Amino acid sequence: MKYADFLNMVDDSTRAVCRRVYAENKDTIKIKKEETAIKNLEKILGAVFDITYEKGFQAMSMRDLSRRSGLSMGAMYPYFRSKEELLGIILRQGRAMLKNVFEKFKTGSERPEDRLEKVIKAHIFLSERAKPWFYFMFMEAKNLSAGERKAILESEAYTEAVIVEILEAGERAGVFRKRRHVLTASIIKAMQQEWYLKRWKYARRKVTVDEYADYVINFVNSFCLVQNSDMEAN
Amino acid sequence: MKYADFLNMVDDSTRAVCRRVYAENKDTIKIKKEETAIKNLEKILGAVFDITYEKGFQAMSMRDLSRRSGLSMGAMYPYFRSKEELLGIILRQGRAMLKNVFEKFKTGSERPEDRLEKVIKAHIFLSERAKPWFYFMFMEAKNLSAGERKAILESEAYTEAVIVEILEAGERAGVFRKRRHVLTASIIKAMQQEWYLKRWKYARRKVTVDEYADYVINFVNSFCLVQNSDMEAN
DNA sequence: AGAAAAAAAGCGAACGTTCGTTATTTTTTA
DNA sequence: TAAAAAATAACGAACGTTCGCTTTTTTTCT
Repeated sequence: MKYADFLNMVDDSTRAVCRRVYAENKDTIKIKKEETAIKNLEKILGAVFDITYEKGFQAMSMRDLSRRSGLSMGAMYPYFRSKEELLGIILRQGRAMLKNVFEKFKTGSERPEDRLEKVIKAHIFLSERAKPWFYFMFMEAKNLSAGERKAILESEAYTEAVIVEILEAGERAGVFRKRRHVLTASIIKAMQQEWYLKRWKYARRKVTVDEYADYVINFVNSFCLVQNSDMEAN
Repeated sequence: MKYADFLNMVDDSTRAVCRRVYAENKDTIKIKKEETAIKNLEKILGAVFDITYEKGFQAMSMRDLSRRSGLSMGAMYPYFRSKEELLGIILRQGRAMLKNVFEKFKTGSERPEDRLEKVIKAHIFLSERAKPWFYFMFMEAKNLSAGERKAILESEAYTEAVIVEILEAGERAGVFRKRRHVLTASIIKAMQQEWYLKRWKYARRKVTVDEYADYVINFVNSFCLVQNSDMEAN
């Protein structure tokens, strides 16, 4: 699977995402005209990501956001009741995006090693596609209340659990080595996160997301796949 | 190398670190009595790490810090001129700690694979020993001015460059495979960071730092070491 | 089709609160 | 007793949010 293939499989344009934000926050968003609301949500979210990438959510003031989005202070508040609620909306939407894509890619009846590759790559590609969302979710989760933070942790645990399940199935099928799969899954998660947490590094090195994803798969397979020498020893 | 061995090699008790902070910030710290200053620095830094772990540096108020450290508002300011300077002191000291340990462990004339293991483990063990520092450095670097942020990026680039150098030397010696060593170094960095960024996960699973470090080495060696099957093909 | 009225969207000043910091006073230490 | 350390109150600035007013858009009426 290449990034271009992935892009053909998911509907995740910024507009589509904002449409979903609008649909799912009807009780919060006080704007009647859907197209106006969506256009302004794009401005707001874009500005949030720009500012927070540079200085973080807490350091971002509503005046910063107003200036950057081009909406006045009063024009923003029909979209969310408070700065804190804005945070919640973004994080919930980000999580839903990740979950939807993951659900789409985690199933399939092909071989374990292909499933593993597909799941790892889907995450990397989605994080490429929605970089600001992923970066924001990682760096700003600490601003949540304890209850909502728990949901974030569960989200990470869930994606790791799927990888563990694939590794276990592959071990039973004789494809993957016996390892501490829970640790392997965590390390894979770290490899995936490296891509979107260190965007500047890969941009500077002119490494494409396909190159990175293939490299990660190669790395993981070296460790996980049963080698010929293993089989010969048996 | 085990974590216990590592601990015997570095002087990094909290007191020793605070003594270095005091020594290196003589023009900022207005307290004459060294032992008093060091004791209070321990309180301040401990409180900073507690609070920022939970809510981040920007969300931490000086009143939070005062309450948590047990020092009054006025009693804190002889230690730093402003909140921003406090940030700078911590990040600089953290960087110096990392650099000192790294310098101690990166040299040696043993085989490339042993050097690689030593360097990777030293970083993981130091991050275990000084978890709050590492977590803080990662999460709060964005609060720095552009110039200081550059120093952080250079610090990460430097440690990766050492790993690249080891991998290249190992390749020349026929020990390591030909790979994109720059990407390998970055992925190793991600594995190291996983340990201290996700402290809750490993604590919950009762994974020791020695177990984690060995697992990472095994993972990396699977990918990097020339295998028997490679040599037989040649 | 155009005007007027109503609804929706947007603006910006002001509110009450909290912030980082300082100056002065008080307390502790030697 | 003097110096050092600590405490406290207050300052000016900035914050998140609200509210009344203004502008724009849509609907209704002729």
